[in-house]
Amino acid sequence: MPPRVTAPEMLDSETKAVETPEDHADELRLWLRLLTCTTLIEGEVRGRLRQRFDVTLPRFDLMAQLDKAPDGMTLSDVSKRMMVSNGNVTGLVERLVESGHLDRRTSETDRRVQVIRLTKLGRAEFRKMAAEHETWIADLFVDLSPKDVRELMRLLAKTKASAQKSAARRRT
Amino acid sequence: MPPRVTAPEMLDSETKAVETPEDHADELRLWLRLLTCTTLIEGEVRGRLRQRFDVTLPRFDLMAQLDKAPDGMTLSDVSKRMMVSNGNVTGLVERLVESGHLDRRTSETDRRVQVIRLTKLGRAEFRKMAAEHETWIADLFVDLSPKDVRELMRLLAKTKASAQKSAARRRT
DNA sequence: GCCAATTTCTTTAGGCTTCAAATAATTGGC
DNA sequence: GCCAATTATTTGAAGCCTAAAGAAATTGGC
Repeated sequence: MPPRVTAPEMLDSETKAVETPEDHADELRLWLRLLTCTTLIEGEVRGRLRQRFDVTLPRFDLMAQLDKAPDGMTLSDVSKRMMVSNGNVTGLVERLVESGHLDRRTSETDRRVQVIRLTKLGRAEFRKMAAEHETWIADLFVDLSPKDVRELMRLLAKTKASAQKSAARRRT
Repeated sequence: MPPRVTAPEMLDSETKAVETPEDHADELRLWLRLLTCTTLIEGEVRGRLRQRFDVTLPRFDLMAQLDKAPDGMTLSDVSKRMMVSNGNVTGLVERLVESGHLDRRTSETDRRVQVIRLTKLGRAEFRKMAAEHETWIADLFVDLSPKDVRELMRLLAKTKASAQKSAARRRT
């Protein structure tokens, strides 16, 4: 069987773009593999969080954002950082305020804005979870060499940039 | 400021494992980057699917699985492949049968088993969506060279294997 | 054949998530 | 100061998702 070649570039009598149905199977496979990896790890982390601490992954993620911001964040900030919708954050925050992990107050300078931050309880519980969480992640990636890790970081940064550009193109 | 060094290995008078709080910050950063990439691309694909075809990503994913299995799949198969819970599949399938995209019948040899497959309509619609979907993915990854793609594939395969081993260890 | 264990699927309760529409507050141009 | 546009958040409807419990069917050891 002769090796498959990519479709030859066609010359077009008009100036309009050439429509060669290109083969994007590799990119598709890459995307599926990326998704599989993430789903796998995410599911594992989710399961461990709930088993060990009876907490959901979204709650943990939200607390992680707030732990990095001692002065608090607005809901919009959180929404952008977590890449989830505003309405989603509203609900999440509500439940975490309810359970005493979050403090929420209206900004004094702009009454549209809600500033949330971790309570003492919230911070303490998060720190405990985060320490263990870090060991889980380390274990999940344990077979990667430091070089693998660096290489992946680099390639994923490139991927992120590419995807962001593509997304921006669409929004134009 | 002197460069930070990793914690020195401590000698322990007992034979028990040395408890050096190791630094796993790199793995953590890698995980966050992986998650960001996936979330970014997934959100983009979700948005385009709904804009162009008014279909959700989970539905598209389910149809993609079935497109590869002309003889149909059982719900359990689907659940494993998609890495989602059984109950989730039950609901998804219900809605897709309702909309005429899926055909569902009880296996003749094992009456516990439900076999689902794409209807003619389902297959036709999926094929149309899939063709466009592939171009979106290609565009999202467009800044990666073929070598980058190969490298990422390799490293993600390694990552997947590592995570699966880790998950298996936990279940022991 | 019997029945305990297993497998397949559904159901339920609760939470997560999105999108779109609505509400409320601020800002900027005039 | 007024008001249109913008920004921040909430609400509501629909769907997605999980974990756990339950129902139905099959299997395997005896």
